[in-house]
Amino acid sequence: MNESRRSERARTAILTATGELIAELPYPKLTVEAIAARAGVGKQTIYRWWPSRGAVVLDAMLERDAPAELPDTGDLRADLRPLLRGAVAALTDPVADGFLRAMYVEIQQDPALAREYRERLLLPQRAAVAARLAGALPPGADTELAVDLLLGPVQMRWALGLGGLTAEYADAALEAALAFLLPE
Amino acid sequence: MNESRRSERARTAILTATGELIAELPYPKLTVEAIAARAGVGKQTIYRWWPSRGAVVLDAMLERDAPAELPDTGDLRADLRPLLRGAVAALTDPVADGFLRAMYVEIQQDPALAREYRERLLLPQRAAVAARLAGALPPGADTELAVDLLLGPVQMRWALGLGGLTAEYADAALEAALAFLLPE
Amino acid sequence: MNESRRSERARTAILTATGELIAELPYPKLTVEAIAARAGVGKQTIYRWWPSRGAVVLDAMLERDAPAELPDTGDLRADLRPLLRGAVAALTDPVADGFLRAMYVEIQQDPALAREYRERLLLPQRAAVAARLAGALPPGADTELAVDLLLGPVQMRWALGLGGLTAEYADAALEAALAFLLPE
Amino acid sequence: MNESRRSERARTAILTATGELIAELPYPKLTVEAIAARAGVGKQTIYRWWPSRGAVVLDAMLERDAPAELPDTGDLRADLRPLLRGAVAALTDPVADGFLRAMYVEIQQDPALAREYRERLLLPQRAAVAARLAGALPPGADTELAVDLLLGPVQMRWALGLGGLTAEYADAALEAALAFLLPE
DNA sequence: ATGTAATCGAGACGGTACGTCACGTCTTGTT
DNA sequence: AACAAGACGTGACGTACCGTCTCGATTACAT
Repeated sequence: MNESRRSERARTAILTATGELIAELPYPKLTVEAIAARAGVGKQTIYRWWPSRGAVVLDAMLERDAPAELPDTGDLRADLRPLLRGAVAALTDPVADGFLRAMYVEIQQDPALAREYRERLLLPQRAAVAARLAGALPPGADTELAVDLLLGPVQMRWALGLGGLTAEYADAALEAALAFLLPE
Repeated sequence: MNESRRSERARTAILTATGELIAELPYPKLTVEAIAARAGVGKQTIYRWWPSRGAVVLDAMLERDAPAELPDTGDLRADLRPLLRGAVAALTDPVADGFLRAMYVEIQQDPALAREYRERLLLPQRAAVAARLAGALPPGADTELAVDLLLGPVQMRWALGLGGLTAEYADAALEAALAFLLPE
Repeated sequence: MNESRRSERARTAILTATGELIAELPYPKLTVEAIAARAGVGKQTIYRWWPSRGAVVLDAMLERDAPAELPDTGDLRADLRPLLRGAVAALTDPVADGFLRAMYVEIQQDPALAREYRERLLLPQRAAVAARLAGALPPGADTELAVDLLLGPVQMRWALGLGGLTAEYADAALEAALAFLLPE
Repeated sequence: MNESRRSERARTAILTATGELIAELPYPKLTVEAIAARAGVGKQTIYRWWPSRGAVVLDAMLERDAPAELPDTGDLRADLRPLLRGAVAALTDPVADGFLRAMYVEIQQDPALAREYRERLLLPQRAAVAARLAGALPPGADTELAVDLLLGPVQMRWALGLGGLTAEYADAALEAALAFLLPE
């Protein structure tokens, strides 16, 4: 597919419309037709450039926030605290929450999209965390497991709708993980 | 609705058919019509007793496995190890994996169903774990957070398709959590 | 089927409800379930005694008006005028109109019911007219055709919704037919 | 609705399928789904262009036969005889009979469709007859009534399933009407 | 007068069709 | 060639009724 002729106007309108509708509608009503109508675009223009609704959502998500880097002040606790607090803040924000729930729905049903999501969004985010952890952990420690331990609790509470996603919980989860990350 | 006239035959056929189809079909093809056809039942009989496809899936899931209790041998590590190994085993089994992914899809889109799922399946399971933890943890510890720390890593790897769900990972995750659960 | 045990209460309620609903609802909404609900009767009680909705309507119709006899004053014109005027009056009355349109719908689709309708309602009515005509017509005249000529115009205008069903039209149609019925 | 994009292929297939099914099936089985299936067309394509099953049937009918004109040889009897004979022939033909009974069912239940039927099919046919009658009748005669008198008998026998629809009956009905149409 | 069997109100059941929605493909001009 | 527009074949939705089938509860007849 020759992308040189692609209309940037249409691409932007589609991703913008998707973001707006994610915030406005329950996810099952976020149809391709709704996106096309809101974007003032033909359905074919969507299907020409994306294989599925989920792929559009993923691109719309990527358009919003690039994976950030973690600071390294030497104080792991201090460096990680904003990470976890930021996570609960994002999972509490209606738009970010909407995007993430949408992605969760899609990746459970579409392995190809799951792969895309992992490689373009998830793994870079985890790599940034892992990079910061790597230096601080005892040699031989399993960095991947460390990331899981750090983020798993917050992610689980959010995914299962268990509530309690506050800054206090973020700090407590951090302390719990640090028992493993920084023994003694 | 008077349930006394309800056909046990139809109810069982519906839940059984749902379980079979979960194992056979990609989830988006698990339609109410497919369930009705497989069960030899009219669609109305499904809609009469369940408000949505997700509610049927939840009941089919509950029909399969009741929440189990945890043993208490006094050795927390020994008692928890089969729990985590069992979790990765279940998340690796095609049928249980299919059911769980289905529930994940549904609860992200239907808060009422999410509530049902939590109260009837999730919280009892967590309560069983929490009960075993309660006695072993230092006084004042946050039992809920302890459960999150224990199960979060496994759950996250599964939900995001990160792979690596082996018995070894289960054991490693347990050890990591124990750093917090059993300090020293 | 032993009719001795039949509940007269239920039978009356069904036929009454049918008449009420014919007047209240567009015919496609006159369902067996609606009749049963209005009559406070189980559906089975209807199906036990009537083979179809149309049969119920026919019985409800017969319950309302028995075929009348025609007077014979010796003056054919004077004897027939109230017949035709009565016809347009009935076809203009909402309830009678509703019943008749219902029967028209049913007999076009159900030959067995059409036969019932003819034998129990239509032919007796026509026979009454024919009896009055028989004496007045010239010998050898086709009485059946005479009845058709007399009633056909009014029936056609009504069945096809052509309008113009007034007492004046009734009289004019009578005069037109009399040109054949009473030559000279 | 912009008709320029309408698929002539689909339109033709739908009307053809309707005609075939009218001849093959009892009318209550002539469902929109059956038409769509036979025509190889989506249901929505039918609902996009017609408001109801009856409207499709009307269009299918109009596709078959345009209202013809009556000859004027100066001999009214000779000009009308083929009209009535043609009418009984049509009402005896299974396909034409099927179409007409279908229309009768529909127009009794749907006033809007009845209006369509009248204006697009019935009134033009009647106007053709009226035009031929107008010149032949005595001045001041009611042409509409004349048409009713001519066609009413045949129509009534057909609508009520009274039988006897033969060429002989057509001729006899013509003679009876002529007693009024051509006095003396 | 009393058991017993048919009828009753109620409504669940397996079905069929409804009319609608959205899918992903296609066709038709326009830019 | 990509675009906006939207018709197309397809398939599922959730609802309405169909005619049949259980369920007790209630008659009314035959013992």
